Amino acid sequence: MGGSRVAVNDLFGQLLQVEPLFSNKEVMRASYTPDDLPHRDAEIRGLGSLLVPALRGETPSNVFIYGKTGTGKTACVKYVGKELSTKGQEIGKRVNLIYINCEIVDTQYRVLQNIANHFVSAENWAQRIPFTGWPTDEVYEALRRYVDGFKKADDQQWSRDPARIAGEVTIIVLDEVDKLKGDEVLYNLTRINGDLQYNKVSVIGISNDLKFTEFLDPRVKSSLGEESMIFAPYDAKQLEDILTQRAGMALKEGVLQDGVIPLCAALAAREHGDARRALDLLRVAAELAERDRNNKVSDTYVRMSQNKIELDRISEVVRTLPTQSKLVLLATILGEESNKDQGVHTLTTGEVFDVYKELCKSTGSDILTQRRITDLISELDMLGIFTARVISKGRYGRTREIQMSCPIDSTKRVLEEDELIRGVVTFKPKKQNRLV
DNA sequence: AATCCACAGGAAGATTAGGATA
DNA sequence: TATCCTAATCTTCCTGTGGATT
Repeated sequence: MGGSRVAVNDLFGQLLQVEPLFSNKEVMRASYTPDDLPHRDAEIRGLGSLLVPALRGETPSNVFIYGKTGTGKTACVKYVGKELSTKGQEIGKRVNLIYINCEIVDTQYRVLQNIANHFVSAENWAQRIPFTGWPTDEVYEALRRYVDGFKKADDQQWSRDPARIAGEVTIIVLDEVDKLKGDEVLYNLTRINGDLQYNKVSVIGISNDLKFTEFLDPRVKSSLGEESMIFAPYDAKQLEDILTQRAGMALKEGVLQDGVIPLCAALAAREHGDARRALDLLRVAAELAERDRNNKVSDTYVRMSQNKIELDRISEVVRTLPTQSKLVLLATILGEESNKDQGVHTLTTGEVFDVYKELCKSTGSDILTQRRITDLISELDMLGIFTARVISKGRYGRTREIQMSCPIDSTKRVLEEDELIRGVVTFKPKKQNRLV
């Protein structure tokens, strides 16, 4: 990079000399589940009391858990699940807890396959169900047998596993259920108890979309929602406690300046009380300070952290935009720049469309209709890349007023990564002589 | 009060892409 | 491999509308 050829002696030696501020960074990541979840006692107790029947060999109700991102849903479920399994071992009741994130495993087949393979031990891994190839009902059948305590011998015969005592309970956690394609799996899983001889299954569904249940098959809705829990967002005070707890474990003593934690908490509380956001904010702030070889994390770093996180988010969104949307975005940027010369900072749909058409011509892409562009503009608005609000200019019609809401230079740089776009980032739109 | 601009945005149908299935 | 299905994308055609202007 760059033109300078100054030799760097012992690059990593130098970098290693930077005094780290972290003692254990993992603790500050969202994937970490602490042993103690502040301000979730009520939820933990509630969930616990819903699941205790498992230890008595009875079937717990299915539970549906709703709450915004970063409200501790997953952490609570994992925590309670862990406790449940430990207690189960103590008293000789086996409880299988199977966690599945439906954002990753999102089809009926793969969910069933995943659950079933939980019962396949490492030594006869060859028995596992392949990720493709079997008819779905056969996977379901295998799953049913496994859950019910059967095992498959090398000769493909099913027999009861003597190690599995009848009456064990399998709890299936489906995180982000709303991401699931189709609701057949839910129907099958909530109904599976009818097909079981010895054991029981209960399902916990987690979602951050409360409206999700509205679109479900009524039968699924009633069986999944036997019990439901709502996780309220954390307030600023609670976020502070969470941050203090984690910072104590993750950071070296005395690296945080007073007021840093309250600031992170306040900023995250403003964004619907997302604990993940608060942790990211603090972690990135500390990383930035560390990189600066500064041994104190101050408010300034929190502000920088906030900018960095937002910028990373925007870059990621822009990078993964479909080409047509990128063209619309570039048209908006170029249009806005050209308008700025004339002292106008906003654009109308029509203006964006005009520039867009020119861009299409010079890149050789298809020109979509204005109706379609209208929708693409709404999408970009929802992604927070720019704001588009409907205004009326009276005699001169009704349109949307569009204004960029993210840094133009860095956005352009991300757009340049696209081969097709690269050639036209410096494109100069024809001056519009519109009435103002 | 009536007009009319420059679109918004709904409905429905066509086209396309990806993925499963025979 | 052909073909079928589905969801996403895009088009066509459309009605609706806030408020400056007449």
